[in-house]
Amino acid sequence: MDHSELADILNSDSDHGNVNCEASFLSNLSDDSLIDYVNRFSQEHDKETPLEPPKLLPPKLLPPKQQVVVSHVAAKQGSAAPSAVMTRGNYFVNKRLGQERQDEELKAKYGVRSDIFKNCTIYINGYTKPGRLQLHQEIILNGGKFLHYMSAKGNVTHIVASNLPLKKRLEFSKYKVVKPEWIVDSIAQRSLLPWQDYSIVTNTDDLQKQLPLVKAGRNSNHKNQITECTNPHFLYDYFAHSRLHHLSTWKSNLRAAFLNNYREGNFQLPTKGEPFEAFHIDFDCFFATVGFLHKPKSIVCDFEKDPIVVCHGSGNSDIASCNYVARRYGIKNGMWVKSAQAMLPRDIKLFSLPYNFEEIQKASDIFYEILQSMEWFKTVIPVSIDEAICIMQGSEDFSIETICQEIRKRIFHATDGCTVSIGCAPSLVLARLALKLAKPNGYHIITDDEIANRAKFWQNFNFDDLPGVGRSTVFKLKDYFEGSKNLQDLKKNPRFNLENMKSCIGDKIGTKIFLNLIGKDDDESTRIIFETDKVFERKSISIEINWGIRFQTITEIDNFLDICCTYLLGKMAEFDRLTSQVVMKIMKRASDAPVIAVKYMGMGKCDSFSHTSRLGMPTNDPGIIATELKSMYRILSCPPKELRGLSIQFNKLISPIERNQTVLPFPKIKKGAVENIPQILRREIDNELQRRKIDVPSPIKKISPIKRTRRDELPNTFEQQFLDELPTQIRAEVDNDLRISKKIKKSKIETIKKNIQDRQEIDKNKRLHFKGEDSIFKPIKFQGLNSFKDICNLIINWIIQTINDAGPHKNDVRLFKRYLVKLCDSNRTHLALRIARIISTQLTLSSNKAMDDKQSHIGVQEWDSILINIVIPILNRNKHTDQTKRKLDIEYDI
DNA sequence: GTCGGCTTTGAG
DNA sequence: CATCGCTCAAAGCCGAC
Repeated sequence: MDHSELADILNSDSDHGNVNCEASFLSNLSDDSLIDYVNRFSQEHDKETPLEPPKLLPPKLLPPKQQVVVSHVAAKQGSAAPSAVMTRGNYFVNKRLGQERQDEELKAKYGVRSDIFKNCTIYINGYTKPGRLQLHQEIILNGGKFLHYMSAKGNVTHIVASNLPLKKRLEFSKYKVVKPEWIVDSIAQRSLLPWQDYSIVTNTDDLQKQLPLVKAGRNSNHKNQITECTNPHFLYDYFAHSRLHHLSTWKSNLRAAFLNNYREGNFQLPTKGEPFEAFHIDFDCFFATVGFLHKPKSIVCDFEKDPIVVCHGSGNSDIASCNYVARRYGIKNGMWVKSAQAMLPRDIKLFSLPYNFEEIQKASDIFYEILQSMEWFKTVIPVSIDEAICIMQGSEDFSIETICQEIRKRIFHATDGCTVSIGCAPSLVLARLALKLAKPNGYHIITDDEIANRAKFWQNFNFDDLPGVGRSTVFKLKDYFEGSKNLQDLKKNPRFNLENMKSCIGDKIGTKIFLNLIGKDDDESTRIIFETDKVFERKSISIEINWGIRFQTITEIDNFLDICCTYLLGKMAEFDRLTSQVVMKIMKRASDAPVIAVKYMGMGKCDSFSHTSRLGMPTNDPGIIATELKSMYRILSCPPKELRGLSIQFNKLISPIERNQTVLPFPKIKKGAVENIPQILRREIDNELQRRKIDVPSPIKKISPIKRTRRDELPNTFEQQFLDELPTQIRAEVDNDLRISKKIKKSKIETIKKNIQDRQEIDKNKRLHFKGEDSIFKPIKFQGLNSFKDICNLIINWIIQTINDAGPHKNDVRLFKRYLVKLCDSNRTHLALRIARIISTQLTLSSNKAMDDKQSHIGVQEWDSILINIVIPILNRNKHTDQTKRKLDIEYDI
């Protein structure tokens, strides 16, 4: 807690009318900062910390933009841009000559300055400071070579990175990975400096510690034993085996690569408004094919004759992918192995293959390399590891058919046997449907727009073949358009029209599907073609673990939260972003679910709870975020043993530069904020606001008792509000169900009743969760008070009354100590922490006054001693994990 | 009616 | 021997003003 600013203000001693210091402090603030400052008081008030000035951002100067870079970009655009002149022909010429020619142009334009990097081939990973463009230029102009893709990483001599995510550290461990300063300094000193001095990896032991390797984490005695979630290696071990984690990471990497490539200026997005041909290309049962091509020798099976699946286990293991033989028996991806086996005749054996993520990635690299090398495509939009959409505009020398054959042939050979299928059409939706018809191992071209209206075509498809239509939407559609089995039925249904579609499944998706059914894309879908850069921009970062979560104590969970936090911060650093909103969602074992889940280490049936927290200011501080997460977990109040899943999201991402440029959060004065300002400061702030003509909203007449979701919500008020809210919630849902039921036939009423019952059941469970015997949430009384807020007020008054006197009474202190111990023992350390803050603040206030009075009261020393000798030991005694401890140390400056 | 937060949905 | 049920974004819903 930084009290120095506060001290500055208070030293002016407003009681004596000397307002100079305060006035100058306030008058130095920008409008936004002043408003923020005022609003803080309403926040602080709720937090029972009456005085704490906001942390103001230092007025950082933005680094001046490099003249060279600006002109470089301008030059590039100038030479390539005027799109009116740009023809298809020279676009491809530009693309073919590619970067090398651009580099030559660059040299010609600015002249080679030196040959410092003569023997260097340099690759830049992720976001760097200075930026990629600038580094690129400096490398080229100083005699080096620049690599755009790591696919050719065999040739790389150096990798430049500012932040290297843990995973990449391992991947790059054999390379010379340096900080960008190496380049900057080398140029400044006109010679190639030793890279070791700029190595991003400072210490290999350190690396090992930071990067829990899969092998290291495993219990080496038993090859297949899983790492338990209390093991610090659990997260990485788990992710190393999770197909869904791989899918997500691959996807985000592909998007990032696309953006990098695009921002380098290597290609342009297709022209909006012009017709296009979409090639939707997808591997056939990718995981299964790759698994088969690289299968262990011990497994002997025939891909064309035997049903084959890729999975981890035998019984309740998910099938990641199955070949087409298996599909003929009705086996589907995502099914459990057990049920797949049940679909086979007795004499047919199901073959299980292990995952091979490495080979999958290799095949995908080849896939994208081939597609990107094909000059007839304007863009290659990555959809996932095994799926891409290529866009062609204008006419080509080759027929679409020839192109399809060429793609399929080349990928098949380059991957030693992986087949892709291709769907071609002048719209995304038709390309997707064509792909379905093409599978497996084929291609299908829709040339004639008329086909969109031909009955036979639409008969081939189920509702969920349409993009954006899943389980839930299918259910709604089947319900509304009774009797419709395929898309043709739907189109022919007498109730089929735009209005009905909208009211059945919602405005957006309704309109989208209505358009799709005449073969057209909606605007939102085509954004991925024409505004790919915006669509691919990252808006959140999150982590989710819903498998293997079995904790005993809250401390174990705290440790796990630290690991998750570190993981997310690494990801945030990779994208050079700060977060100002954190969301935690937990999965808690449903009260009627067995303690041991059906699926080994699975989550089983769960109730979910979530909590959102505003951090007030964008940050990437591990202390702040980790503490917040632990606090949030306690607010969600799930007994550690009942936890089955955890998810953490960082929202409202901004870049550190943006933070300094844009307005601070809370740009308006909130209602009631001014009322919360302590009298001691009120007058000055009022004056300052008036001087600047900033509006102050009138006080709130009545405070709504319903639903507050602020971070400073206290557990017991939260609980109360939750319970208060229940009846209205149920009522609203019943109303809603009744409203829907008017639309639906009477036979559905039973289902609806069932739904209401289910929801009431969930609500009952939630009620039990907060009130039940297991709840870690029973209020702890202090001096007969239940509410933490009241207790805080009591404590504040107690301090104020005793601090300028002889200090508190011994007996009171004993009771107080007992209360704090109880709080900490019942996993409510965060509440004790708040009380500690109260004491700390009061002490600061008093000691400042005392300094002015030139006398010191015994009470101040007494309270100081209570804080240091009683409160902090109680806080620390409750085993804190490293990050929280650090936070505490910072808070108390001890 | 618009805004913003929270939940649901779908994708691979 | 189990088994690795992620992660992102859009749209809907609901309450506050």
